[in-house]
Amino acid sequence: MIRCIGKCTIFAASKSTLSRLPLYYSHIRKMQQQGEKYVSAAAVAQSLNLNPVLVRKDLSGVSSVEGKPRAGFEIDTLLNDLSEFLGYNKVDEAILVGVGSLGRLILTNTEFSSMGLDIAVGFDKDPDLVGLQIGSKYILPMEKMESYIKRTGVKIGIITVPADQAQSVCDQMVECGILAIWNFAFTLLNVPKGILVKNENLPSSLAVLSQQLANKLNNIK
Amino acid sequence: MIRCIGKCTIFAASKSTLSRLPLYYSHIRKMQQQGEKYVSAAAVAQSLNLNPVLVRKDLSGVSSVEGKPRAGFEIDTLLNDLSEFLGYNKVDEAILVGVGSLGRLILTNTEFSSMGLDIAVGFDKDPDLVGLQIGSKYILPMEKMESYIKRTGVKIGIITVPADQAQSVCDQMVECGILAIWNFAFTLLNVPKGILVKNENLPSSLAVLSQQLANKLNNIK
DNA sequence: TAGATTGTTAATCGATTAACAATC
DNA sequence: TAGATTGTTAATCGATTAACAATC
Repeated sequence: MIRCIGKCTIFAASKSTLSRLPLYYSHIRKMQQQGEKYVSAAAVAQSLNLNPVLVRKDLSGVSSVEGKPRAGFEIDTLLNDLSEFLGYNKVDEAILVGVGSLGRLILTNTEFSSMGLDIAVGFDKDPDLVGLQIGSKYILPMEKMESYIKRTGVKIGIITVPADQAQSVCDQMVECGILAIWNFAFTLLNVPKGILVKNENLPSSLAVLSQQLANKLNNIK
Repeated sequence: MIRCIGKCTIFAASKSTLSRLPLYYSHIRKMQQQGEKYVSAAAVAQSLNLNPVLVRKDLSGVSSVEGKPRAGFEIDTLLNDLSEFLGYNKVDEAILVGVGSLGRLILTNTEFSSMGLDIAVGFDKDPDLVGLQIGSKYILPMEKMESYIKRTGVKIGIITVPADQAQSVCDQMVECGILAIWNFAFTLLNVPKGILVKNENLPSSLAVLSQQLANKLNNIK
């Protein structure tokens, strides 16, 4: 349960908890749409193939009210708490740099906005792309990035350029005041202390998966 | 160092180690191309912003020879060991289901093949897509998936369909003998014990990033 | 040699799981 | 009531970090 001192929420979810919350949200949302009124941590755990204690702990962390033994949590309240906790209610602005195929995919994905992320605009150095509208988003030239960030105070930058350009884009972003970077380029970024980076890293994922498969096939494990 | 009993390698890398290895590989590869002959774990750690002990441990795990104090590891040998360990040398086949924009992106990405993953063919239920060639890959109708998997013995399936269709595609795959699933749909999959699943989950990543940013802005942390 | 770098053993940290009393 | 479900405390597990002797 969230405990409040003044207006400050003090439940600090771990990274791993945090990455499960959106899954709970979308699952419980589905139940709501099916007309359910209550949901138990146990049921969620079973549907999502997770340890029940884990789910219980996660949910009790974000819920504003205690769950009722034997019934569980009221879905409407719980969804509210989840979306509040995840910041789905208040919208963060972001910019995206690198309007290649991945960049376009992200720019045009409408689901991010329901998760509180509004990608305001894309930047690209290719003059052929500049001025185009992709989805409903305009593509601006790289030269305008600095003034854009400074004018709007946007804090989140998404990098979808090729790996060899990622560091330089990152440096520019940081220079202009971006505080959090979502990096889709396959390279680790060097950032000053205090700048947040979240890497999306397909080669790493693939390595884990294919190694596990190899082990399995070899019966090592 | 890899120790061998008969022909069986017994270093079992943890998931977290495994997901760092591709980063080491690509970084050290870059050094090789710049003409370097030796690399130290310490140097890699510094470039990638990682703890030196961690890198040392990871590298000593995969390297076939011991690193030389004061010099480090011979780059050519180390890269060989890394790519051997990661299975970049031997190619795994995979199929992909769901040829939307993300599916296309993955189908046409040429980098996977250098990482030992060959996406042989795509499947889609949309008759307009069937028969097309995207990149160099053919799109087949869903009905042919079963016979394709059984004929070729392919073991890896990539799911890029919308969330609400993912479970059913997954079930079909498992039914036909797929053992490892790379899931890009935003939903957790229920699979029988023993089937491997690796989820790519953007909403989860976003949740982590934006929460961290919020904490930062609130000076909670 | 002196110092950088290695590999390993022990300590720490964080997250998951197990155990259990409390409650509707 | 009996039993499912809750929240919490303690035990376990796994990964990272610290400490240190060995080596070129």
